[in-house]
Amino acid sequence: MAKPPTTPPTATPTMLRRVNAGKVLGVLTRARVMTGTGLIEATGLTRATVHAVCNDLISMGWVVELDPGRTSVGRPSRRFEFNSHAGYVLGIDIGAAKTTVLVSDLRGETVAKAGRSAAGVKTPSERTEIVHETVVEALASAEVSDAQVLAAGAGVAAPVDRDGNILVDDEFWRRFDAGLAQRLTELHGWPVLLENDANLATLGEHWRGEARNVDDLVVLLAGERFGSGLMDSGRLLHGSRGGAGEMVFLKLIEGVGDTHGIARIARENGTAAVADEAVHTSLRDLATDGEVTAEQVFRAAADGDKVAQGILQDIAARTARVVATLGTLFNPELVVLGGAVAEAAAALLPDLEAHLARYTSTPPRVAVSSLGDAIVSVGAVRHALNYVEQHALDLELSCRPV
Amino acid sequence: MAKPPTTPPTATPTMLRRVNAGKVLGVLTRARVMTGTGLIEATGLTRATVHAVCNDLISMGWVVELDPGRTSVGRPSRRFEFNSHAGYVLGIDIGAAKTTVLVSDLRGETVAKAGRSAAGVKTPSERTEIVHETVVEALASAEVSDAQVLAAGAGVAAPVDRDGNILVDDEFWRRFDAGLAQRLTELHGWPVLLENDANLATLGEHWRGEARNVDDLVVLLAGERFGSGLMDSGRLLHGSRGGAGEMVFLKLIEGVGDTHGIARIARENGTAAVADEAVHTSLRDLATDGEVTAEQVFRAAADGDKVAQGILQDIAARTARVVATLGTLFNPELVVLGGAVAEAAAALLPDLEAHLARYTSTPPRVAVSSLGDAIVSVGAVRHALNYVEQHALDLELSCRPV
DNA sequence: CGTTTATATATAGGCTCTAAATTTAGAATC
DNA sequence: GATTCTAAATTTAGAGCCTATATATAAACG
Repeated sequence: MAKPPTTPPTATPTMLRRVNAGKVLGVLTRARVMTGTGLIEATGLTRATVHAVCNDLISMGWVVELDPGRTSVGRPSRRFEFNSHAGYVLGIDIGAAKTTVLVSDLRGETVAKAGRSAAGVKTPSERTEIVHETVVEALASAEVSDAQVLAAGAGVAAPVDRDGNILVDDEFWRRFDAGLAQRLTELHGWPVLLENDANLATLGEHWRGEARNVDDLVVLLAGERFGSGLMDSGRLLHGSRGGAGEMVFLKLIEGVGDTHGIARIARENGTAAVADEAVHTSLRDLATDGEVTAEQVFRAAADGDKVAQGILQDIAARTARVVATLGTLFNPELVVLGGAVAEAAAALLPDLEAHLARYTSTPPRVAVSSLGDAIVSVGAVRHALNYVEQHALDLELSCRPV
Repeated sequence: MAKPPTTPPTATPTMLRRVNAGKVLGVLTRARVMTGTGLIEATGLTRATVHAVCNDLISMGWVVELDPGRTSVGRPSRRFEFNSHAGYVLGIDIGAAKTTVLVSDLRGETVAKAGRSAAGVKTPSERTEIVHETVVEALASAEVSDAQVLAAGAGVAAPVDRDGNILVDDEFWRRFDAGLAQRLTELHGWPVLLENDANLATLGEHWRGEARNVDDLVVLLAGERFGSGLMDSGRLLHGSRGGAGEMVFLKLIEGVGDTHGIARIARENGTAAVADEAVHTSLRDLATDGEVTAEQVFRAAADGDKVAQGILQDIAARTARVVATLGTLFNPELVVLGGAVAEAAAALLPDLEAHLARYTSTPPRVAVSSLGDAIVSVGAVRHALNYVEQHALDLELSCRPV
C-alpha cells in the first residue's frame, strides 16, 4: 500500500477541529456510551467544543445520539455512542494451510467468519481466488456489502515492510503480492493492508489477548516453525525490509539449530520414537502408518507416557533458549506463545520457566495465547481498525444518516 | 528524569502557533540561514505566519535576524538564522575507565572537551565527584556558565528505561543512579538525561556517523564487551526495563559463548599465545610481563604475524555470528561496529562479511565507526539536543536579546 | 408552583491562520 | 536623477476554532 502523497501538513485552525474530533472519537470507540459531560472530562475540552465536534461526527455518521439520559436531577444529558455499524472491517489470515476471514464491526465485534482450506493450491492466482471466495462467503453470511467495508487487514507468512509491501526473494510470493492487494481492491473496492502474520498476532494479543496492558511484547508463533512479532512501546518493529522478528538466528543457537516449531518437533520426534523398536511407548498404538501427530504426542504425555514426556521436556528446553534470547535482547515484559499448538503448550510452561531461570535472572513473563487459531485474523482486524481510526475523518461512509 | 505531569494537551488555537513555531525552528536548526521566502517554501506556511513566528522566536532568543540580503532585484529579504549560541548542551560519557564531557552549541558544534580517568574509583560519590570535576573543567575551558546550559545527556553502561531511570540490580549502580542526575542538577541547575551508552552510540552514528540516512540501525559496541543499541524507524528501543540491546544471549550462540568484546579476546588470546612455548610469534617480543595489548595484536597481524592473524580470523568469525543474529532478527539496513578498537576492526571487515554471507543471503551492510572514542559523548550531545528541540518553546533562555 | 440542579445553548472575545491589497527598498532603465 | 520594475515586507479583512460567560431548559424535589 503506497501512501497517498499528502502535502506537508500545515497547522491551520481547521486541523484543530480534526485533532479534537479525533480525540472525541477515540474516547467514544473505547467507551460504550458517553454523555456530553463525560466527554468533557475525558477529553479536557470545553462543553461548547465537545458538542460542536459531536454534531460534526453525527452528521458524518461516525456517532449516533441516543435518547437523553434521565438518571439524576438536572437537565437530561445528551448521550452519544460510537456508531459501530457505520462500517465494517475484514481480518484476513492467509496461512499456508488455510485462509480465514473475519468480518468485524467498528468496535471490533466479530459479525461473521469463514474459512477455507488452501490444500493443493499451486499458483498465485489460485491462491488469490481462494481468498476472494472466502471473503465473499464471509461477507454474505454477515449480510455486509463491499460498500460498507472500510478496510481489510491481511496477514501473510512473509516479510512485509511498514508500507505493506511483501519483500521476499521468492518468485511465488512476489507474484502473489503483485496480485493480491490490487486484485482484491479492484474486485471489492476496499483497501487491503498487508502485514506479516506474526506481527498481526502481536497486535491481536496486545488488543484482546494475554498482553492487554503490555506495550513491550514478543509474540512467538511456535506451530510448524518459529516466527515472532516484536513490539516496543506499543509499536511493531519492521526493520528495513520487513524482516524484524525473522528467526533465522535460531540456527546459531546451541541446542536449537533450526527454526522448527513445537508441533513439528513433537511430530517428528514422536514418529522417530515409534520407528525405534527399542523404545517402549504408547505412541505406537496411536500411530497410523507409523506416524503420529503433535496432538497425539501431547495427549500421550498428559496420559503419563514417559517417551512423550521426554519429547516435551526437550521441546521445553529448546523453547526456553528461544525465549531467553528474545527476552534478554529485547527485554519485553511478556512473551506470548501462540500458534497451532498453543493450548497444548500450556503444559510446557513450568518446565520452560525453570529452564529460563537458568539463562537470566530477570526473565520476561511467559504466557500462552488464548486466541487459538484466530490469533492472526484478530490481529488483522485490529490492523484494519487502526487504519480506519487514523483516517476516520477522511473516509466517506456509505451509510450517512439523514 | 521524571516527566513533568503535563495536563492532557488539548488542541487550542495557541498551540497552533507552537506547532508552526516548532516547524520553523526545525528548519532553521538544519539550515544555516534562511530568508522569509525560503521559510515559506520549506514550511508551507503563509508569509504572514512565517514573519509572525519569526518575530516571536526572535523575541524569545531562539533566532537572530541578520542584515537584509541584497542578492537580486526587488525588496531585500529579511534573513533569519538559528541562534546557535542561545544556549549550550553537554554530552557526558561515564565510562568504566574514563569520563568524557563535550560542551556543544545548539547546532551541535563542539565548543570544548574534557576527560578524566576513573581509575581507582570505588564509591558512587567518588564517581559522581569525578563527573562533576570534568564538567567544571569543560565548562571553564568553553567559558560557558551553568546558566547557559540547557540540558546534559549522559551515557552509562547499564540498562536505562525510557524515562532515564537506571534499572539494574547492582547496588553500586543503584546508589550511583540515585545520586548522579539529582546531584548534578542540584549543583549546576540543568537537567541530566541519562541513557544507555550503546543507545547513545546509536544516536551518535545516526546523527554524525556512518548511519546518517539510515533509520533501521544496530550499533555494536565491541571493545571490552559486546553491547548494542537498536534503532527501528529512527526510534531507539528500550524494552520494558531498559534492557533492549543487552547481549546476554551471546552465551547461547554456538561458537561465541560469552559477551567478551573484540579487544578482550585479542588481548587474552594474544597473551595465551605468548605463554605457549610451542607457538612461534612476534608477539612475544612485544609483550611486557608476558602480556600483550589488543593494539599490539592488531599491529602484529597487520605486519604479517601468522598467529596474530589467526586470532583476528577467530574474532571475525565470532563477530560475524553476532552480526548475523542481530541482522536477521532485527533486519537493520546497517550494522556499525564501534568502541575502543573500531579503527583496528576495519581490518576484520572482509573476513567478517565473508562469514556473514554464510548465515544469511540478505546480510545488512556492515561499517566501522569513524567517531572513535567520542561515539558515546557525541550521541549524548544529540540526546540533549533532542530534548532541547522538544522543549524549545518552554525553556527560558538566560541570554534574551534586547 | 417555585427552587434546585445539571446540562444544553447562545453570545462575546481572543487566537490563529489565509488571502488579498498595499507599501517598501533597492536595482534597472530611461 | 527621476521613473519603472521587482521581490519582498506589511497591512487589512475574513473565517475557523476555542474559551469563558451568560442564558435557557428539562427534569426532580419540597
